[in-house]
Parts: sequence; structure tokens; C-alpha cells
Amino acid sequence: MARPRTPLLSRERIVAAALRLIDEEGLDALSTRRLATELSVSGPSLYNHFATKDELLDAVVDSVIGEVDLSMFRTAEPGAADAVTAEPGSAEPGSAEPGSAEPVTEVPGSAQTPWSEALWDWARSYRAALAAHPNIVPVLAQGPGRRPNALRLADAVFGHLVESGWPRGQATRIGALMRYFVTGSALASFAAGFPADAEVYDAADYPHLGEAHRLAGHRGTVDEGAFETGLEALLDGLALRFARLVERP
Amino acid sequence: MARPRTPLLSRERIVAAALRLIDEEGLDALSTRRLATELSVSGPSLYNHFATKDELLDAVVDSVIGEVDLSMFRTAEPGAADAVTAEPGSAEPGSAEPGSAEPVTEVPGSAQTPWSEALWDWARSYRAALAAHPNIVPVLAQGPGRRPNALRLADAVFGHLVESGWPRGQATRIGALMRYFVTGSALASFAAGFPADAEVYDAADYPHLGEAHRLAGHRGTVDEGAFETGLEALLDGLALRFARLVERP
DNA sequence: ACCTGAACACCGTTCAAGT
DNA sequence: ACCTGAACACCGTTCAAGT
Repeated sequence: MARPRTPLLSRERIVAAALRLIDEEGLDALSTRRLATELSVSGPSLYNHFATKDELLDAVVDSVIGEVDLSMFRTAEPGAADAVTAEPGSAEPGSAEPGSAEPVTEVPGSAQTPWSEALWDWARSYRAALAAHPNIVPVLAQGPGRRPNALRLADAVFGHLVESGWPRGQATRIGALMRYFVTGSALASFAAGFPADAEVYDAADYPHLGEAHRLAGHRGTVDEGAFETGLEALLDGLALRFARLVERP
Repeated sequence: MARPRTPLLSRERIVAAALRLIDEEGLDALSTRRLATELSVSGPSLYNHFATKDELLDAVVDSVIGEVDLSMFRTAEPGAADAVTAEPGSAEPGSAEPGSAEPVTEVPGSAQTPWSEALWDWARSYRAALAAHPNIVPVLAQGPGRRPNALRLADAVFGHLVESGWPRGQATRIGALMRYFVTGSALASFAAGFPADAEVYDAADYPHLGEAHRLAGHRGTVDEGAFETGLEALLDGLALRFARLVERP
């Protein structure tokens, strides 16, 4: 059979199969030939749908990012108009100075979710989406590139922070540091990184790791607890910073 | 030539060449054949020094971790005895409960660097070591495994926190969340993840990213600023938590 | 337009052969 | 002990050929 009457493949089917393969066997297990076999076609068939393996990987990554909830960055009022659009070009995001925007605790006339509450909810959804597919996080962590869902995410976070009164330079940094923390927490399990073999932890070399072989068994709770503790610390710390900003702008 | 009188290779030379290749061309550029060519030997020669490519990669990773400064976790007194060794087996690190250890602001009889100050210095050194070799961070983030330098690092951090009065369960979580943040920040530049091409940021799709094409140009300062802001927030937040712990233990 | 097999320049690793 | 070339089962990608 050369060309079937109905196509054997679609971008969606390929992306779904690729993600399953990555989840189950790791990033290295994703080869075009292996993926094609999984889809019951020959290797080169994939190139009718994606120009390169990288382009395929981009599509997989963006499908994962698409699962992140961004609804908390819209106005809280259900029937209200869409979020206020900031005037473009007013300041550069990379600037270290607070800039001309004056910090306010609430934007008048809008029913925005408070920024710290929005970051809480978003960070949890962000982490859940990524932690469901840890093997692809290294690719994802390279940044949004030209992937629409990743750009939409960056736009929503930055926009919400600026509208909440954060100077643009600081809003950029908060977007960055939140990505650091979330990708870091989803990249690999902390607990599972310690071998369950008790003989690894020689008391002469590692006097405080006598119980570390038990970590892997508590994988879920250790990582969940660390994420929650870290997120609370981060947001508490940012609230202190915001308070200083409001006091002396 | 079959066996030379003086060996052509050593583990050290191989590790150094591999790290250079990874730094300059990425993790995918490291192939055993390519590396061998770089070292002017034939491909299989490497197998006289490392059993597998993974074992070689482990050695590269541990050499990077070895650059992290851990001196702040020892006693501050230059001539003093070594850090107090905690009694082993007193509590499990995975436990969610504070446990029996009672939090104190200072351990009597020792001149330890205060935990928050030590974490500041360590986090900066940790990040500097990793950010110098971002391409290998995904491998490193998988956890210490059986790598001596990585285990020493985990031991030093956990030990210092416990000796500073943090309950063991919380000390575990702080070790984890610090790794999340540092590996996340070293994994990839936030700023460089946004294409410098202004046409990517269609105002209709991404109303707040009008200046995002400038980010890549401020790569260093944006990422440095985000790391410092995040670290300060984290440590401020943890200090709040510690204060609550001391108030009502 | 969409699939195929053949082909190219690559991989990691094994192994017998050399000194 | 330490290096070599040959060999095996893999890669990503191109391309002419089929319908």
C-alpha cells in the first residue's frame, strides 16, 4: 500500500503516541523509527507530518503546556469584560528599575484575583501538568520558543503581575523565578534520587544520611511536601517584598 | 599501534573532554565516537576506562558537583573541632511530623554559621557551578544516585539544617526545595528562552509580550536578578516558618 | 497528498586480535 | 593492560517510486 484512501496518521495521533512513549520509557526511547513502529507505519512516514524530530517534540511539549490552567489570570467577575490590556511599550521588561508604574494593591474597576492567590493556584496547576510528564521537562524548560501555549502562559502571568501593581522589571523576574521553581520540582523526584539501597550511605562518609534509603519509599509525600513548603516560602517572601514596594514606591 | 607504553587515555582526560564537548555543543553532541575522535583514539578505546557511556556521564556530573562550596556547613571557628554529629536513627527524614528535636536558634557549644546565611552562600555557589554547565543539568537533576560528591552535598545541607534546629522532616523538604530552585535556575536561561525576533509576539495573541524580544539581549542580568529575587523570597519565607516553629514548637 | 523501501552517515557496544 | 578494526543492531533524514 502506498497512499491509503484515508490517512493512516495525523499530527494528533503522532503527538499522543510520542508523549506516551516518552512517559513510559524516557526521552531517549523516542526514536522516529520506534515511534513509527508503534503507529504501525514505516519510519519515513512521520516526515509527511513533521519536518524534523525537533518539530514533533515541540508539538509534544506545547500539548503538555496546554494543560496548565490560566483561568485565574482573567478577571474574577464571570460576566465581566476581558482583562485590561496594558499600554504596550511603556517600559522594558528587562529593566532593573521599578519604572514609572506605581504599585497599587488593587486595580480600580477590575475584579482581578489577588496576585499571590493567583500565583498559588497557577503554580500548582503548572506543576501538576509538568510532573505528569517529568521526562519531557528538560525540553520544556528551554523556554517558550515559538510555541503558542508557552507564550500564552508567559503573557498571562506577566500581564497579571503588572496589572496587580508589580513594576515590569520585577514582574519579569517573578515569572522567571516561578518557572525555575516549578520546572525544578517537576524535573525529577527529589526522594527517588536517593538509592533505596542502605549500603550506599556509609556512616563514615555521610554521617547524616543514615535514613536516606527510606526516601524513595516516600516519594510522593516528600516531593509534594517540599513543593508546598517552597511555594509557601516563595509567596510569603514575595508578599514581604510587595509590602516594601507599596510603603516606599 | 595496539598498546602504547604510556596509556593514551585516563579517566580524568576523558571526563574533561566530555564536559567541554557538552558545554560547547550540548548533551546530544556527546557520542562515544565523537569523543574518541576528539581524544585522537578510536571509539572502543573509551571502554577500557568506563564500562558504559552512562558511567562516563556520571563521572562528568560528579566533577561538576565537586565544584560546589560546602565550607559554610562546617563550624565557623577555624581551629574548632568538626561539626557535631547527630545521633543516627532518631527520626526518619521522610516524616511529616516535626519529631522530637526541639528547634533552637543556636546549637550550644558550636560556632555554626546561621542556617539562613549558610543557605545563601551555598545556593549561590551551587548555582554558579551548575550554571557554568547548563547542558548537563538535566542529568544532574535526577538526584545524587551513587555519586560521592552529590551525596556529600546532600549530607552537608541536611546535617547543617538539623543541627540548626530544623526538624528532620522539614530539613529534608528544605534540601529538596532548594534543589528545585537551583537546578531550575541553572537548567536554562529564562531570558534566552524568548526569541529575539519581534514578529513572534503578535499583540493580538500576546498583549503583554510587546517587549519580550528584548529579553534575550539582557540574558545575564534578567536571570541573575530572578535568581537573587527568588532566593531572597525563599529564605525570607523560610525564616518566617522557622520563627513560627520556635514560638510554638 | 501520503505512504513505501533503499540508502546515507551516523550511533553504543562487543569482541577477537595485537603488543 | 590498553589500544585497534570489524561487526551488530540501532539512529535521523533524504529520495525516488508508488497510488
